[in-house]
Amino acid sequence: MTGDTRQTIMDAARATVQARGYNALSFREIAKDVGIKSASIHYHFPTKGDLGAALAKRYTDDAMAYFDSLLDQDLDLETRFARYVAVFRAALANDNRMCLYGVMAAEYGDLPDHVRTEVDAFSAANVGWLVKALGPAHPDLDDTALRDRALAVFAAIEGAQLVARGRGDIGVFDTTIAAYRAAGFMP
Amino acid sequence: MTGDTRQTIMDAARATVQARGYNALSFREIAKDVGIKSASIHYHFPTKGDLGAALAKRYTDDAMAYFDSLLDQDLDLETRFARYVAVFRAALANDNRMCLYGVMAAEYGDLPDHVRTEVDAFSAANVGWLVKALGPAHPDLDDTALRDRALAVFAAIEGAQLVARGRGDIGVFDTTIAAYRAAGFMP
DNA sequence: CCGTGCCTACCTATCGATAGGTAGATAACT
DNA sequence: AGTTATCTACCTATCGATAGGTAGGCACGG
Repeated sequence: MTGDTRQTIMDAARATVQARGYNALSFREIAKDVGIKSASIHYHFPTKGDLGAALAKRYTDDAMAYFDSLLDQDLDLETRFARYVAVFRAALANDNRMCLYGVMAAEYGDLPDHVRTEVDAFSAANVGWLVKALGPAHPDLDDTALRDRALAVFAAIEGAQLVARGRGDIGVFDTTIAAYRAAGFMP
Repeated sequence: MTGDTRQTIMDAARATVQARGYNALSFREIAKDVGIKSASIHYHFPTKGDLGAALAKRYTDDAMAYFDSLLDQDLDLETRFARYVAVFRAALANDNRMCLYGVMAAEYGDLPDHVRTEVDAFSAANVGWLVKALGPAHPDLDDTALRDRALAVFAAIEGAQLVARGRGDIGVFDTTIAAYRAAGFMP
């Protein structure tokens, strides 16, 4: 069962960060959730920063594995994009939680350096993916314009999530995404 | 000098929240910034929640006073909208800080109820303003569609801010807003 | 097949720092 | 004298982190 506890710790930590932020994350609370003592968490993650960075990295890796699978499948643009958006929607559906990235970006000023690096990596990976996913639909845009567009789409989705959370209403996310689409800004 | 300290406390608190979040806000740190003792803050704001709520309310009031003045002035749509966006940009320009609303929305799960109420009020006020500001340019949209559009524009701006902050690069905000405009999503 | 040594994965107990909050004295102004 | 605004001094709760210990498993030489 080795490696199991480490993953369980990360599961609990991720849930807390998504619900209440990195600053609200405490070793004692994780310990209670996992069923071990807080000191034991330091065995797996020497510092809180190490835990945060590992959390963000696994989050990015998992998301990108799924997103890349969407590129491999033979899907039309709309379906592929809808599944991408659904990932961000799912966080809200899970008890008004937010994407780990969004939470950490908001708390950026309080993050240790190596956590920041992993946070940056998530947005870069998403923009890279969106360039690939949206590219074929925008033959009119050059590389730079396409990249800017991808960044803007990512930002708009994060914003929809942020505002929906601030209202505690997932319907706000849906109507916002729908409004983006109605304006022709997204597929 | 009455009322002065109260405002000074709020100024310091706002700066900290915008930089590092509501959870990172501590009475001792505010006290040091202001030049009084932490106990004295409780005289003006009995609890941290009271301070947070007052902070959010003043933030909304100040912003709306300025935004409404933009409606009173005889400005064309683009100029008015550009000045609106500039307010959100200014937070980033001020040492990579974020709009108070964005930070608090991200920490929603940890906010006392009366703080949440004030956070909700900010987004509602902004959507209301955007409906008025964008309305004339969208005679094609009915009331509901216009409201959804206003909400989406607000969310997109907040998202641009969030992502720019996560990169620690105000240029990301500018290119994102430019991409929104290039896509015809904003004036 | 048995002991020695090392490793993993936890434990208890405690550290200093800091959190929000309170009681009561004090000084100044009205 | 009463109100306002601030102070000193303290409380309890919790934070991340560390020290030191231990039970169980695996590897290896004799």
